[in-house]
Amino acid sequence: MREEHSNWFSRWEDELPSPDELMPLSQTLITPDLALAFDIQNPSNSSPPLPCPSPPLSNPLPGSGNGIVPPNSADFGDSADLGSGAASDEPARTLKRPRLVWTPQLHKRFVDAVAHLGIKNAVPKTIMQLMSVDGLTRENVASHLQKYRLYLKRMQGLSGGGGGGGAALVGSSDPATDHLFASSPVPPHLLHSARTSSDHFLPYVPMATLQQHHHHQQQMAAAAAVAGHTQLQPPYHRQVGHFGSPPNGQFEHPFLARQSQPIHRMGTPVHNSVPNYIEDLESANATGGRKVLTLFPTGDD
DNA sequence: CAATTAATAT
DNA sequence: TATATTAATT
Repeated sequence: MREEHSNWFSRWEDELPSPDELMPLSQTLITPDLALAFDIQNPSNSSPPLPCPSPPLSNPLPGSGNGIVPPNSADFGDSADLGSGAASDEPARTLKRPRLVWTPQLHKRFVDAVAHLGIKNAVPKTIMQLMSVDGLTRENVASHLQKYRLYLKRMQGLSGGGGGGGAALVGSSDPATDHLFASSPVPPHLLHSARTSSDHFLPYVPMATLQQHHHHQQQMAAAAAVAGHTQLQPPYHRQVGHFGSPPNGQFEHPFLARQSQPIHRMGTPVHNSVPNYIEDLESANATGGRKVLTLFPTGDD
């Protein structure tokens, strides 16, 4: 049992993927014209974000060894038709994004964002913005949030206050959902109801009124990566050589996520040191042929 | 319009 | 199965 509950917040940043964990791959998966269509540019961006809440979080990113790397220089000169022919045809419209795979890392990010926002501000749009993960849509977050809330409810009912590890308890847990959710500690604040008035000090200043604007570009970035196919299984790549993830004998195709963030700075302009997030596309599983978009290396905590 | 939720679809 | 999508409601 761990008791790190007392100050999980001092660790949360530590647990963020370090730069060396991420793979700075840059690969052009998209055809030039397609890229232009989506306004996809080279990842020269720095790392935006994740505004830190009030507590002075230091940022000891252990990024010492940066070893891995690079970019495969090998460009596959477009293996040509990436698709059954459609890639460079129609606009981003009607393109279907692959299903998002919620890896433990990605979920961690999600939980951290929710935790730092507080129950009151943890709504899909805000969470999505805080996560700053390219390719993530509000709907992705909303869908996941719905499930996550159900998970929390179940836990509140069964956990007698110990809340130690926050692991899944036997009984009425759905093995399916619990497995993912259990991989990341549940911050105490998320448990139990939210206070309407005096909440504990969870001093995150709400960002100024959010404006709604159309965003299509970012979604398209991911979509573009898989450039419209409906039934083909384009050769994508999975990077990581981590253990735990069985090496797929499949072809892979790394794609660097773009982190453009159209949103303005939020209330607290603290230092930012969030590493870039990588988008990883993974080929369909043998179970069908579904295309899946994975943002993040699949490793577990 | 955004959020929430239940139901449904893939 | 896990996630997406839809519809009804706030």
